[in-house]
Amino acid sequence: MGDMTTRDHIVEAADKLFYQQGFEYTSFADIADAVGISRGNFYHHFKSKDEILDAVINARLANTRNMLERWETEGKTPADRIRSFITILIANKTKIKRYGCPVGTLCSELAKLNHGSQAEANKLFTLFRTWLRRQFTLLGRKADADALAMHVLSWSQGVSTLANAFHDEKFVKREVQQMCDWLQSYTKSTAQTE
Amino acid sequence: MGDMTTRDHIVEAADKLFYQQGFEYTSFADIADAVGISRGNFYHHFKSKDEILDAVINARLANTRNMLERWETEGKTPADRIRSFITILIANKTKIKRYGCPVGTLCSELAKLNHGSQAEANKLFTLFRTWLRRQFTLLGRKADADALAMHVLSWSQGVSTLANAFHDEKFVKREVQQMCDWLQSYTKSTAQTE
DNA sequence: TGCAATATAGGACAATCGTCCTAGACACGC
DNA sequence: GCGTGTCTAGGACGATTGTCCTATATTGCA
Repeated sequence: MGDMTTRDHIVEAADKLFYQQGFEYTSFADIADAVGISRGNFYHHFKSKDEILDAVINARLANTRNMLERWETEGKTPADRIRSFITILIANKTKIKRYGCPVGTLCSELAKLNHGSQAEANKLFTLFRTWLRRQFTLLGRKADADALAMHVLSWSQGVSTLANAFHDEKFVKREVQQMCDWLQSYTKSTAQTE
Repeated sequence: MGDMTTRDHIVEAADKLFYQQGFEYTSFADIADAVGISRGNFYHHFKSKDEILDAVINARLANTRNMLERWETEGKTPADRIRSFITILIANKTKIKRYGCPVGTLCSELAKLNHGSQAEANKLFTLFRTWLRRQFTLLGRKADADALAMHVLSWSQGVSTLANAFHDEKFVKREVQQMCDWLQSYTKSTAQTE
């Protein structure tokens, strides 16, 4: 932690604030206060606010890739790995209840702003999508692997949105259980067609 | 249409803009331009931006109540009525692809802003939730009616979020079909326990 | 017709936004 | 030790924000 550059600190603080308050609502002053530097110092590291956003997205992309690689090596079976994805809803339930899903809410906001970095942010979704698709392929579901990946992805998005609105932890646990049951049914009948 | 008051025009334009651009990103000047009146005229009808937001939410609540009542009378069976809910994803697919779900994106944004009208906006979700719950109760699912209502609600939210991110119409159609199939399975085995 | 209430326009307001500029502070190679 | 980049601070900038004030139109009732 001690060897982090000022730039790293800015990206870290911006990442957190963009998640908690949204991109548009977060000002330079907010980030500067969080890092403890002057506003003027910003423009030595980043030429514009959009540039900070891109840096934040890239940082998230890198973190996500690392996480997916970790799941890849830690999970013995494809089903185990998909379960790793499903249970982040439990691991991050407190934050999700308060701020929603970091990926979903960012992409939704940028879509409304019609922001130029929409495509970059959507890569976060694509990262999960292709990773999940591979897991389902390994499960023997080559034909509909992408559809199943999108299904799990959208399932978790819906749970995040409603968890955020209703602040209901029991709902999250119940849905996660259903998702695991649903996954189990695909594990045991890997050869059947849809 | 001709007998609409200026206040109605403001609410209508604000409703549209809040949906398309988000609440925070929409300024008074945007709404004034859309309606064709001066900015100063606003404060005769609304004392603050938050007051316009409340008016927009109330208008949406009223419209939603009307829609649900219409579905209630038009649908012969509870399953038919739930299908009315599911297929708004198809009816509004173009808007959803561009701007997401009006309810979900508003609630998410207000949660990030920690806005005072969060609870009011969440009533939109509750409206659908209680209506769906009643339909599932009529389907003979008294014990888990609320869980099923939340499940359908979150399912549609997830589809909206990903449809917005990926602009994929085939995905929407596929998921809607799945939702209808899922509903059908509950229609045919109404007496079975969970 | 005349008066009161409502509706509208236009601008002033302080604050904040993202951006940019300049002047010191610091580090490092020659 | 001096000079050259890099880093940081602080403030100025024009634009825009939400809000408010005042003056003018318009309406509706007596």
